[in-house]
Amino acid sequence: MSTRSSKSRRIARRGDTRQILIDKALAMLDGDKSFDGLSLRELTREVGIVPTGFYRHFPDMDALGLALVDEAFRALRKILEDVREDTRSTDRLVTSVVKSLVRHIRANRAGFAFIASERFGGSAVVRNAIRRELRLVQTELAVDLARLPYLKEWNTADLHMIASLLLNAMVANAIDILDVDTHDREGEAALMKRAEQHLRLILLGVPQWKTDH
Amino acid sequence: MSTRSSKSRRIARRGDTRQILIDKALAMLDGDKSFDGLSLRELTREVGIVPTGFYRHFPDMDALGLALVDEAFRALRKILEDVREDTRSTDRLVTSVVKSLVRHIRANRAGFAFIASERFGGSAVVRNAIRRELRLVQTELAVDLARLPYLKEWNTADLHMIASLLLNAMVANAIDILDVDTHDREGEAALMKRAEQHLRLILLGVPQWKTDH
DNA sequence: TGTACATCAGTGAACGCGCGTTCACTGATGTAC
DNA sequence: TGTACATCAGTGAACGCGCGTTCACTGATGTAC
Repeated sequence: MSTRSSKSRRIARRGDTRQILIDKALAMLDGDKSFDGLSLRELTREVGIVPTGFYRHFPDMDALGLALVDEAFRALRKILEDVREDTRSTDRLVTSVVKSLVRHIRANRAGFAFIASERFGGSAVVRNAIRRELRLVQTELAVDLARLPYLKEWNTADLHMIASLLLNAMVANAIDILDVDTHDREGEAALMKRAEQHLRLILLGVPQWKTDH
Repeated sequence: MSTRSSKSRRIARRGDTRQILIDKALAMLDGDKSFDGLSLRELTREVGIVPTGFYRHFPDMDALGLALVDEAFRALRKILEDVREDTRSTDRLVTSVVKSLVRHIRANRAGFAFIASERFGGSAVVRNAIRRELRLVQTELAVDLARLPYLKEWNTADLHMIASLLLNAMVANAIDILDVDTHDREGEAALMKRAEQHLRLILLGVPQWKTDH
């Protein structure tokens, strides 16, 4: 007993366990469990430390929840960065956005699943943190849109309106893609196509838009 | 003690308690609680029966969850029915859809909140039931769309595509409206306006759409 | 209409269990000199 | 490079609590005759 515990302590470098707690928690939430239903004991058991060890890294489960939000949004923001650097035509841009979306979803399943499910989840602390972050992302997207040639003349309110529509559509599609079996490439391809079509249909309406309806 | 209990038994007519359990559960889930985190004892305490009384009405919490899904979708379907009966022009239709949406949200807050949060929630049974229902609603919507004059020529795949985009957009907006303070009529009006704009923008793209991209 | 009986809906004691959190502790790792 | 010491990360016993579920029960309500 004491041998095993001293061994595991030797293996983990300082500061590692915090990240392991975050990663394991996200992995556990990717299945049939909500953050509200995840217990401290369950998590520490999985990580391989004693329940009280948790308190060395977080004051309580809410603090862990906030760390999970941070972690998850780091991945989501990378999609925006990818797209920002892409300066090709609208048509190519749409394909690029969806490809980037799928790539990041694959690389970061758990993070996206966490955002999706806890956005309306049971913990007020986590829920509010996620909403705040999503609002920030929406604003960033509106700023990016303002740079597109055929959106230069749009006012801020309209830009936010279209940003929220695009974001909502992409979040909904991301969730559906998350949900399809990992090995079902055909199903995934169908959903990617649909996501592209959604974006394209929205963008078709843009040139027709007249403000202040 | 026995007086009080026999009295409450006299007040409730046969079959009433089942509905009370459903209503109270939805009400409790409207706040800071997920279905995963709702305990049988908590619920029965609120309803005013002893924990074991629960089993007179449901075999377990999963069965209650399915009853909640049923209850919640009854309200959502009413929106579709409302809109179906509305044969006015597109422009009026959009306003009518959003008004109907807001009316039903107001009348059925808890049901909508339940669908929104448990769609990606912790209970697999509830989650799958909600997804099945949403897929049915999407199909119903696609059938309705097929009847619109300028969509007569569309193929089924494209109709489903647009139905899912419309449904996703409306669900996202409904959730945002749910979330605004009940007495904040100004905030609610702003979100209603945005929901209308979303619908309008999507419908602007429809006549430009060319299939098989 | 009255009576006998079945069914239904609620009771309350009891169980074993997993939970979050406290506490004083230990020993390995990192740092200052 | 060696030593003394602080810090850090993990331990394990203990607590009181709320949980889901079992069981045998009670008495009010509904039904058949």
